[in-house]
Amino acid sequence: MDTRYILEQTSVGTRVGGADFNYRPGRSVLCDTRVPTAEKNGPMPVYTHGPVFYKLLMDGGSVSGVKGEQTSPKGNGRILHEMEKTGLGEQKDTGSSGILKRASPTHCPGTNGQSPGVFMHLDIRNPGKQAELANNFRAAQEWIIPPSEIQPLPSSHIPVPRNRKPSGHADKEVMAATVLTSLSTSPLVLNPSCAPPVTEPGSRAWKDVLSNSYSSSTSGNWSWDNSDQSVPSTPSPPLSNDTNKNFPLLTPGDDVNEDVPESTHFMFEDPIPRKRKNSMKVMFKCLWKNCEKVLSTSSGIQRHVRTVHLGRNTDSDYSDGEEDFYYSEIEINMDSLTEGLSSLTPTSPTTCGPPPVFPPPLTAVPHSERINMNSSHSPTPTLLSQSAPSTLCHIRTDHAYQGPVIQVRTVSIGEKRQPAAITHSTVIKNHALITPAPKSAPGTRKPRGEAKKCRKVYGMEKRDMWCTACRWKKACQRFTD
DNA sequence: CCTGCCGGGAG
DNA sequence: CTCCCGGCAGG
Repeated sequence: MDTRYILEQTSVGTRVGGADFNYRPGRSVLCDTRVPTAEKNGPMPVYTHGPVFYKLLMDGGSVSGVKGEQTSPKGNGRILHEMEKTGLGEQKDTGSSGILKRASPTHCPGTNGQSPGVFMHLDIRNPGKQAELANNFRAAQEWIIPPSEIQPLPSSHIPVPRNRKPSGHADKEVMAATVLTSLSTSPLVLNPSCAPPVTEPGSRAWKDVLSNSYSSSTSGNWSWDNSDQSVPSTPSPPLSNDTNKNFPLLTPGDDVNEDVPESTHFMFEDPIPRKRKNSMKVMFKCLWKNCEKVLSTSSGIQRHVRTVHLGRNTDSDYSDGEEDFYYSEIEINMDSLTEGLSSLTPTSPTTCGPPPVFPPPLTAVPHSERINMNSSHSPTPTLLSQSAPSTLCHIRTDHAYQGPVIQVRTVSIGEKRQPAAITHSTVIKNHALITPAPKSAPGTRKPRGEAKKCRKVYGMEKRDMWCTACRWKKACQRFTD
């Protein structure tokens, strides 16, 4: 369980994703893993420009943390303790954060100033500061994201990795198709919510959505994500329909029932990453609104479009090429597919059912990662459509853990946070962030304080002079340790 | 044993 | 919530 672990987890997702996304390795994911955690506030873009954000995040909690630690006499748990008692949740992580802070400069080139450095200081635990820094963040965002990638749409907040592999043949086709269709009065245009972006409608949209869901998985920023996703302007493939409120792009696929195993596979697969060849199978998916037909041959899909949607003669094989605009290639990772089938568990992925199935903390993130990375190729909505709902649930579950996260009980007073290498502190922090508030393990009692308590000081005969806590046989409030 | 106080019950 | 107390655990 260390940074390496996360990286590995990351690579899982990448692999599973079929690499088509080209979310090259951990980097982006890695940062994503934590980004969200920090994104408690508002619609802050989640940047997958990996290293940067990741580090920023690490810094995130440090600011106040440093203070806390520095002001408190080393070894004296008192301050921390009292902070804890006063309920300054945001300070609780201070200890480790401070460590992080100190370590971060090493990993964050050019962070001292503003720009990236700025939102490196975003403190999740300090909403105020967050807000204050939001602007800087936005400024920084331009610094990081080339203007060319900044789009006005909400979904544009989710960056697409620059190094993304140029979309394949299918995407070009789709792009062309999109352009053309947008010029005509094609069904694609008729539905405003379907108006695809100029580039790679399916791919982009899905990436966006997935990024969203992914990031949210860790950020717990669901309010934003949801709203974002439900925004009509969110690019989506034509097949989206209104019934998908939470996940506009996720339509219950009925044609491709591999969905189920697929998602299951992603959800339950062994997190240990193993390199494997992808055996991708090209399928052809109908892009017509509300149609999710997926066929294995282009001729088949053409015929489908021609006959079903264009109302052409069924018998005639004549094609004027218009069908091409209404379907696109998708690649399906047969490996994952088959694996998913074989590892299919009784648990239906569509059921939000048993979130507990996931060992909550450390595997939670990877799960969502996988889901994210999974979006192997551009328009594979149906592939994911069914996994998505569970993703939602799952993510929510994660989120649930994040609630306590912030209030994670600090290490007991006695424990001193070890100044450690950044990786180590990261681990600690992550753990703290992801692990549900450790209910003070049974048997671990607060070490008995040295100070004399009311009982001892005043004696039984002056019980009325005791503090109430003492009277109630609770931890003395007057003579705290 | 004494002491501190957690966990839980009663009102 | 307040108030109380059984009972555990450290000393």
